[in-house]
Amino acid sequence: MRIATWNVNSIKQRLPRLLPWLDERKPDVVCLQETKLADDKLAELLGSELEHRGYAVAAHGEAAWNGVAILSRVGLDDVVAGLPGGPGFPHQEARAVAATCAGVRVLSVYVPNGREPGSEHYAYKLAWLASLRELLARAPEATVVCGDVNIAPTDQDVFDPDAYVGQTHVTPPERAALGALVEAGFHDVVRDRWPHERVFTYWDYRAGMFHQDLGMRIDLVLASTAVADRVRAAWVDRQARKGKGPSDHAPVIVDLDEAPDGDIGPVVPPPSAPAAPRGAKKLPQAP
DNA sequence: ATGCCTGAAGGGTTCAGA
Repeated sequence: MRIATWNVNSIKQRLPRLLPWLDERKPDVVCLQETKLADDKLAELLGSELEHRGYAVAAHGEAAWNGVAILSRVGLDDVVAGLPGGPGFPHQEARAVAATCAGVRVLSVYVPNGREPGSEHYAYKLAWLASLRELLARAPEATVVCGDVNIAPTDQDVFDPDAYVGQTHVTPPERAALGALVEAGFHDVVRDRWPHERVFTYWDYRAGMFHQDLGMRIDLVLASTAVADRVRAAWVDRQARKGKGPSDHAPVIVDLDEAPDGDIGPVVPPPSAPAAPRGAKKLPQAP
């Protein structure tokens, strides 16, 4: 199963890139962020385009800002829009949607930006992450959180850490809030696969930042152990950031092995197989 | 010039993004 996540920065503007990308990469499940479109308008805009490609849609959007969605061609059940009981600003924004796809609980999230450390927007960001943490504590064993977390997990995930001192996305409280998700048993599968590589998912539109590869890694796939153990490939689709009319974010693509079949009993590794650290079991796979 | 692009709303400019 191929799962992808992409902050498209307006699904309306990105349609000429999104549809060919679906046809080329053929993801089974796609988590979208910053759709910037109300649900009825989204259905009107691309409902038939998705339907004829076999995708069901769980959209949770609003006009102008935010907006998330899950596209799936492997089932889309138990859809929940928003973070139940989560914080608002002051009203709840369209920043999360969840669905079960082929036995995996999938969340598409767009974490608040935070704007300025110490601001009310920043407090909202931290509260939102705490609410997500609470939700994940009750999540099914096979769960994956995909999306724009608006946090660079470490200085390795920023082109120049000095350029971001004192700014959002890198502050200790934000990183601690993200770390709490990891402590809850969720694995950053791209970093696990590429532990020492320069990997970014976002590049500012301005000043040729993408051309110079001056970016940040803020779009993550966080997989529960049951899902992380199935990861066969995890990479950033930089091609989608190139050319005419791109989003400022690139998609992240993760391929999973089939789920273990409970009917054939527990899967036991051969006695000769040493226990390898996660991410070291296979060679990295480039697109 | 921490607003060098881009998008949206609403109006002929402003706000937001990270």
